[in-house]
Amino acid sequence: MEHDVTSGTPATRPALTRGRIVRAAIGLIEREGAGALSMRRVAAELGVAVMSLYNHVPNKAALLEGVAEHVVAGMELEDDPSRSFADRARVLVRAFRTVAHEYPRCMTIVLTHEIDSPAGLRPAERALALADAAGFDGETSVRIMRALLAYALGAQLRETGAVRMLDHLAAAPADSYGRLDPDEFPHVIALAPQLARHDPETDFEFGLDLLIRALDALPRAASRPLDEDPGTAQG
Amino acid sequence: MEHDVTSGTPATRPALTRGRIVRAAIGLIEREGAGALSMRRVAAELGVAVMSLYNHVPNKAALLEGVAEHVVAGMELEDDPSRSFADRARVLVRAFRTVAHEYPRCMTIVLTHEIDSPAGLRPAERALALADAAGFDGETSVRIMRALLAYALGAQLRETGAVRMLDHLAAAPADSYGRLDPDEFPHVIALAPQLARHDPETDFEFGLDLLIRALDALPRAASRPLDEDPGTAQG
DNA sequence: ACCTGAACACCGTTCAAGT
DNA sequence: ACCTGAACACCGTTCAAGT
Repeated sequence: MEHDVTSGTPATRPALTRGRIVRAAIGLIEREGAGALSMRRVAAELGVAVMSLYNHVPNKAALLEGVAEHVVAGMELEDDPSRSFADRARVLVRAFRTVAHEYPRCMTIVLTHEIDSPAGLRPAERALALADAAGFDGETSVRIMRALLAYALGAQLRETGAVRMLDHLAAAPADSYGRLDPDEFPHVIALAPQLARHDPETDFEFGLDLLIRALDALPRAASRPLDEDPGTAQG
Repeated sequence: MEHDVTSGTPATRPALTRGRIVRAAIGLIEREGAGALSMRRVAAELGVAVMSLYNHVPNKAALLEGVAEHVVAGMELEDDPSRSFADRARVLVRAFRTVAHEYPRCMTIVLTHEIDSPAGLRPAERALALADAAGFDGETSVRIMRALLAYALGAQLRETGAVRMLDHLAAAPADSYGRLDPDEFPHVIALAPQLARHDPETDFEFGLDLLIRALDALPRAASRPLDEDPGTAQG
């Protein structure tokens, strides 16, 4: 019901918004890489002057935090309380991995920026809830959450290619290995075929299994739900 | 034995060198943070024109790789073959942690750049050697190395503060928790004291112990040294 | 309240010129 | 072979002006 909408041109553009800006940034990163992200490029993407962005985002750092937050908020945190602690923990850590596959080129930003919103706390809450329900005390629950988080982050860092350090030479043909001193790198050379093989899924699950099996073997009190109040109904 | 050295002034400056450039960059990063690093600042640091740097380093990305390489090359890889696999693996992973403490503000760069030199392969060689000596097959040895690497990277990422995501709100005073919905974050709120406590060393060792204990429990062939040649003397 | 252009103080890097 | 200044095409962000 606005005047001047009769023409076939793009017409009234949706209002500029923090959300639109963040999504434009994410799109740009996924399309052209994190290096291509600039306030000016994002503004151009939205058909708007650079300085307009600053009405919704205080600066570039905040925009990057917005990107990280949006990606993490996209984690699908389904949970089946009837399953074992090990299974539930596995599902939780895999949720991070799934979102990482969805936004591969945003991952470096996600991994290197703090997230100041409750969205970032949701996975932590879930991990703590699992550990608590499994009978671990508070201090141990926090440590379990941090260990799982560390592995999830590190595995992603290794796979993203941002860091293929220490074993990425393996991807090169045998030629490269000819340059390596066989006295210094006998195992790297001997295991070149295995190092060259890229099966990130299996690699990821191997380490996750190690962690979770060790967690399962940890001493703990009997399983119990969070202090439940019989007088309270739950949805 | 050069002329013109009689004055007290700095006299003949040491030749510009890739090594000197990299070390200047590292110093700058540790002093002022990774954000302060620029080719121009590094040049100023060395009392040299910006473009002089390009005679020794092709571009900024290469300089960052040089920084990562130099830091990782600083890992002290001592090893005692008479100790158990678990002990030796622990020592190896801790070596990365030690270097991370030495160059805290360089860590984000180390974690996000590939390392193209043999220096970056040395820790991998060591890890593979340990796993091999412990009787794991080649494929498993590679996976073990990757799992340990993922944990080392991730734990560092979590601690560096580059990513305190998911639990960093805990560091804020109780005030912040007042803002959190108690229905959505019961465990985060209940465990606020434990989350606020920062004991990175214990956190790190907790997760490392989980991994290594699980590795120790893995089935493997009997321990054996790398194909040793009785005819060869060793230093 | 939101948008904008011009301007400022920076970037990395190319090029042509020097020794 | 190494150094250098000037210049180019970018940055993020401040400011003052518009609506």
